[in-house]
Amino acid sequence: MRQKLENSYGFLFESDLLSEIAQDGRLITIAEGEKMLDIGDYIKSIPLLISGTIKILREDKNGDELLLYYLECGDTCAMSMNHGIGVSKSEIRAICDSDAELIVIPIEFMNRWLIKYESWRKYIFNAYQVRFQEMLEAIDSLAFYDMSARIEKYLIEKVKICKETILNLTHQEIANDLNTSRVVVSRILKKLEMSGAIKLHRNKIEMLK
Amino acid sequence: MRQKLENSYGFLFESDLLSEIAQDGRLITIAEGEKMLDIGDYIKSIPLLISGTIKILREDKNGDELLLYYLECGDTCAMSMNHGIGVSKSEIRAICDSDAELIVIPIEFMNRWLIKYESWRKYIFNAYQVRFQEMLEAIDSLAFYDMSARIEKYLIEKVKICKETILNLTHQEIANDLNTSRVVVSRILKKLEMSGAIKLHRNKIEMLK
DNA sequence: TACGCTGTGTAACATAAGTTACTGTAGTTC
DNA sequence: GAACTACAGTAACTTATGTTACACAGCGTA
Repeated sequence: MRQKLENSYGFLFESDLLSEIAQDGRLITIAEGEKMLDIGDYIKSIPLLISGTIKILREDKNGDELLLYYLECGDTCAMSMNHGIGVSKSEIRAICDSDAELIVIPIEFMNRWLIKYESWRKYIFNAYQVRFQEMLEAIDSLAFYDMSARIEKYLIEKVKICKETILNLTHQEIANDLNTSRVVVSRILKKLEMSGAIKLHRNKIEMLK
Repeated sequence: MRQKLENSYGFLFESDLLSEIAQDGRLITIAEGEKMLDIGDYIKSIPLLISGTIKILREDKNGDELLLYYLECGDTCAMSMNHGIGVSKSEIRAICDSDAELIVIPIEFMNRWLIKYESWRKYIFNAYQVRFQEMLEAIDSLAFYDMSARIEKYLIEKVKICKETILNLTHQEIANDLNTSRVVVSRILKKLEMSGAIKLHRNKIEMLK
């Protein structure tokens, strides 16, 4: 665990803090598709992602979902950071998108380390900034882009996350993440294929440019 | 200034911190309609709102706007809280919605007070949580609500902010805040009037229930 | 009073997106 | 190979929203 921590966070945290994390944190692995946190769950720990990706989703009362953003190595969950005394309830759902390893730290260390370690303060505030930025991008997409642009953005993001240009995705999955219908996604993807941006296969989308 | 600070923040901060704020902060007043911060501006200070309301807006490259949320007495701007060394650029626009008074604090105190004062840490983290929550609500509106529901929500929010049931609003202003067109707003407001929820006047909307 | 400006009402139309329904096809299982 | 299932393609239609155009009303001012 110490080694993995060094690899992912060694350049971020001073060595005393790394030792504390190694001592008080717990390394866990999560399989693709597993639900890590649901809306309404109590948040009792802070995750530090070591490998894999986590999808952060929002859901409305009818069960419709919307992808907000992904977490990757080096990221943590901003919703977990309400450090105060009170445990707080999650407003989002976190689903493992590809097998992941992460270190979970009981929430009570949050405040202690904020006082003690400059690097922890920097890390936590930076995490807030990054999440904030991603929320703004989600809002931009919804408010200012049409569905075609949203799908293109989604695919580009996915390439970045997967580090592959052939994406293993069904039209239905895209529809779920963007809160639209499969037919709409198929229609728009077909147009993108016509324009030469992508090539469609069964269960796969090949990005061409 | 010390008195105003006491009234609005006395129950939040310990007295040493209140003294520091009184010493290093500057009380300023802003008139309705004045722009406080624009997209791309450098953020060099933290505002603590004493009175009045501030609108926080997002804009896209075509100049289309969207209202994100309001700031009121006791609030601060989450975007200002990127405390690190680097000055950061604003992602949002802040416009004074009703004459406001606020205390501005140079950004360098941010970090110092985080170490020194438990109440400051609590306040800042709480501010992040509240802003996060409001961003999620903005996303919910865009992703899951139709325009009619968005307008109703907008009006209800406005009543809460203005503390009046007769709102001084033109249809065009609503359209701007929701990034839609005046005609659409007029059409939906007329339906709401038919349903008995509101009564329309020139430059005014009367909320009935 | 006449003029002009801003705000509102409304019709008619255009477009984007959601819905329903049906087809075909690749891959899996028996 | 037959049967089944999930996935994708597409047409036809509905609905929500955006656009254009124009009429008229309220209100201030020349």
